[in-house]
Amino acid sequence: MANEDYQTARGTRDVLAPESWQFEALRRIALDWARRFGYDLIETPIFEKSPVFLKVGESTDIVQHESYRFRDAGGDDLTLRPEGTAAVARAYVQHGLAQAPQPVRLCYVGPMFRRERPQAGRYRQHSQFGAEIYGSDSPLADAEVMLLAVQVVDAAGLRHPVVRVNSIGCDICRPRYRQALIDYFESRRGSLCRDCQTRLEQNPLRLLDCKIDVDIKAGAPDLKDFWCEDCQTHIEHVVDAVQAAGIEIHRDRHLVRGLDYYTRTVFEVGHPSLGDQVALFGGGRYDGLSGRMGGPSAPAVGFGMGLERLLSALPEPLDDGEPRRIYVAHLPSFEDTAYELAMTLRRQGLAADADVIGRSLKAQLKDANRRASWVVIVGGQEWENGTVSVRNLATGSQELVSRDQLVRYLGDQLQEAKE
RNA sequence: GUGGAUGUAGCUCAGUUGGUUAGAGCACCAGGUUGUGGCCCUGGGGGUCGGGGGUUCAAGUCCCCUCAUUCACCCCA
Repeated sequence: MANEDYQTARGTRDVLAPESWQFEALRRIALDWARRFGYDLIETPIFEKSPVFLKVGESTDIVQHESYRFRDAGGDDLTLRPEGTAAVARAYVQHGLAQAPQPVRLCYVGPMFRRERPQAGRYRQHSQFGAEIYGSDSPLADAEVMLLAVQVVDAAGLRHPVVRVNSIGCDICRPRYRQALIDYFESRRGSLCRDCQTRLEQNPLRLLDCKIDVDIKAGAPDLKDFWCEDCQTHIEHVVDAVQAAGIEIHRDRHLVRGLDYYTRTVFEVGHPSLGDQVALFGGGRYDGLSGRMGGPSAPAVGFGMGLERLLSALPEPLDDGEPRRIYVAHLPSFEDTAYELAMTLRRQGLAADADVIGRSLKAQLKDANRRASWVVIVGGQEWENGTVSVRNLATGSQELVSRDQLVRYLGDQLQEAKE
């Protein structure tokens, strides 16, 4: 092993080809679908002033214990973004997007940072794709972002994602429920697991997704009985709209989420290949978040999706988009000619390689065999006669092609290979 | 933050009860006659056996510490 000082930092990694290209393909799939749904791409900084994230997650582990927070040389208190929603909310306010034609649809993709113990599907730096829709309190907006997320997962090749959804109520009904929950668990405090004892203090709603105290939580008051009328009809319409699009969606009364800016709708999608407890994407409604950022209080709903997780959950590796390559090999003393021909082919839109380490023809062909589909051999008598040899590496057949017909010939070959 | 497992060439791994210059397969490079790949043959390069300390005449093999990786919990994408 090399010197430890020169290894990637814990929880981070290099992504080499072909995975790097698969990743790029996945980003493109996500962004293409987002655009088709009418979402504009927004790029926010990798780091923000710490309050941007602190404001929205006072009781969440993500911002409390897992953020990369630092002071720069000038003394500014900064944080590497742990998630996308807060930064987008900040941008919405900062750029007066409340004045733009509503609703405002935004999507983003990029790295997020959380200082957790790494494990399967969990990195300290991971990529997230996300989308947010501002300015609509309609259930159709909730459904729309879910449909987009499901569509991306499906387009990547993962069939039949199952959406789980719940409503954690609004400012009116949630406090009542929260109190009922505290009362219930308080009386059973002694039999709760240690984690749940702290949850009771910090974030009682999270008691619901404990995996240990299953029996106790089964008897807990049901949020459903506390929803106000608006919350009740809202969640029903969300479910209807998603189902109407032919997507499978289930109500899960124990689903709550870690970020504490959510209101009403929360949803999550896992996948068997990742294990039950790992989410592929998750999100919800966060009306009023922009208000807490000092701007007009707008209704909004969105999701975040883990790209590494999605990629690793795919049953088939994603097409990495590698084009058919052409290797321009040369006979002795025709090195420059080959080099120039390769450049000409590239200008014609073809993917072409030429030897740059002085290999013998034999070695060039061997090299071509692992990186290209066709070899063009230049030099010798053929070149003097205005022709080159073109060899199909898959079939082994080779023929003489006139130099001025070469681009067309290769174009036809590529076309044929595609069919 | 808690608990378990693992660390030998680029990759996947052997390495016998501690015993001479640490191995294999794959990958890589070069040859197998002058201008042709995939198969085969020959040769070659590449390892401070994660790091440090200890026990021993002798440690990749035993002990301790440390670092890293990995899995689970917590939490989350």
